[in-house]
Amino acid sequence: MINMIENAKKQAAELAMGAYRAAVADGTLPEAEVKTAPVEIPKDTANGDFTTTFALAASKALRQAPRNIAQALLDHRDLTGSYFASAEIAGPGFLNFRLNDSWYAGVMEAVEAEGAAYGTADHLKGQKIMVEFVSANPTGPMHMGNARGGVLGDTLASVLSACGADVAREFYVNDAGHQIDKFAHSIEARYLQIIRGEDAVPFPEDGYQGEDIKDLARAYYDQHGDALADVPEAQRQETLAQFGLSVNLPKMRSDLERYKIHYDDWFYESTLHESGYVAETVEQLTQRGWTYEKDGALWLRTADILREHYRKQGKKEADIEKLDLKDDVLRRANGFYTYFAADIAYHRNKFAVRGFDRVINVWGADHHGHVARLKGALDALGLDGDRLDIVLMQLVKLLRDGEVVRMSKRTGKAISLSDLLDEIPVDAARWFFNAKPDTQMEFDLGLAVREDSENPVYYVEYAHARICSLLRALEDEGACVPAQADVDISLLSGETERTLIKQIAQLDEEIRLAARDYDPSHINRYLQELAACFHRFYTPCRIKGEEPALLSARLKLADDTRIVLRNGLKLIGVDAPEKM
RNA sequence: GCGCCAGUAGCUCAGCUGGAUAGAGCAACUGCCUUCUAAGCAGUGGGCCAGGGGUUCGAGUCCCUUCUGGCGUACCA
Repeated sequence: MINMIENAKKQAAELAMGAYRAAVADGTLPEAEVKTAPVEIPKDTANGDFTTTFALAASKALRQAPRNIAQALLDHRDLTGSYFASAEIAGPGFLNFRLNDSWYAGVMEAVEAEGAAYGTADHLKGQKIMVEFVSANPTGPMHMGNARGGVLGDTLASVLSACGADVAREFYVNDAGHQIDKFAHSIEARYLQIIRGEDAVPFPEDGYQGEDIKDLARAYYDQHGDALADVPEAQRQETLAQFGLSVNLPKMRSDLERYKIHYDDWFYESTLHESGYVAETVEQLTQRGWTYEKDGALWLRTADILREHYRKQGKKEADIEKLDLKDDVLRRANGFYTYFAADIAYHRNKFAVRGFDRVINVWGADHHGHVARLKGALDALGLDGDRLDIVLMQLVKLLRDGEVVRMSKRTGKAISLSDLLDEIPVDAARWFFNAKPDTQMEFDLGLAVREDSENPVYYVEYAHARICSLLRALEDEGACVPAQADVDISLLSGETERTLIKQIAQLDEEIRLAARDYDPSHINRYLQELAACFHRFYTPCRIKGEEPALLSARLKLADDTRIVLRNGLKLIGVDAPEKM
């Protein structure tokens, strides 16, 4: 909650504006429409800790050279009682501020006061947000794309939660529709092959080829023998499909738990069909005039909906025509609803029934064609489609010894999520997959299996373990972490200490950015940098054996770092080991 | 064809929505442990930010355009 970066930025902006008003008051600068002073953190600390580009930005409005304006601000500044020790002009007209001890002490006080909650914020307070992710087909094992989506969704949820939102994690179980039929047919064929012989029963051409299907058929046969050999086909398929799901879903759940992912809800697609909610949703669309019948099927006027949408966005009519928009089938000629119809109903449920303010779905990039249509359908229902955000995640390219490994389920040779976790530590997988969603990722199994210092996760974990080890060693000598009130902050005025404290102060900002961009990899980079700052501090700055006051101050800083490392690692679901 | 995403060091990527000399990690080389974990630290080299135009005090970042790669354009999910 305490955000010292924000506090300092705000103060720098106020100081600049105050100086500007004072300069106007005595006629040094002309009066003009000037909003606020933009404050940034310079890349190079040689340019101060904070800087304002006020003079550059206001140059035009004030009709003066930026450096003159900056000079006037400098002449009218008043830093007393602020977080800043000094201000100076540099470059084309930057006004650079340098922090004083009170700010650094403030950061450490915040860590002490907030502990495990340090880094959290409340700017999303009151918002009810759902993150739906993985939602893999329950017809087979989860693949590498699910591995990536799982980490992404889970971390995203954590990050949004840290911003104060009321977050729910959801898995959508596609236990209805075409792929379940295919699933049923596939198990049925394997089952009958066991009873009648492999050559006596043809396997469906588009069936699931994987070994897992054979295993399901075998498992059913082992438990129930040929009980289903002579029952009607529909009943046999239904029974086998349900059996398959009853095996696969708990397996998915346990694989995900092993991956440290816990859902608040597992939502079954079948419930939407059974309750008539899909039919009702389609009926609503019809009543609103968005559907028509053709060739025995019921169609949604997707093209019209999107055309309208793009017009509102101000897209050019010619460009809209080029889009080649097509309508979608909601109900097939055979009377069954399409996946799209169910998906519309599902999302209507999220907003209209369960009252989420915002819904985030993590999808594979191969579904991107679906995004605009689903949002459009929600608009057509009178629900605001813009409250639905789709995070499109580029698929993972799996490599082994530099060779591309096909991930197709149909070959039965794909590396599944549980295979992956058998090969590499969960923490390494979580760290690795917590990457920016919209870039393609190459996952080299040979490299990922390696458990050495090349892996950045160990670098960060090592920093944490190192601090814990230090704390233990000092505890044995009777030295314990002091209260911040007893720390002499002036003893921490070296470059490495100050850089470390500034990095500690940065956590809330990184969480905010991760939540804003839907890019949790901000946290990885942050932690890596924080660990680096700590190692750079720790190497030259001895703690054990120093004068009591110095030992105490450095020990406190190390302990603060430990807390922040732990908080950050928790967000991405990686352990903070006390020993390595 | 049309659409979505990407193109920054040899490789993997940052670059805080327009700011100062474009940064990390890996890989390569050189130093640093009788004292708190060397899974660490310090240092060296490496760039037409895919190309071309534009917008302005100022562009890797915004606009237009060309090129390259991935994905999509189903009565599949």
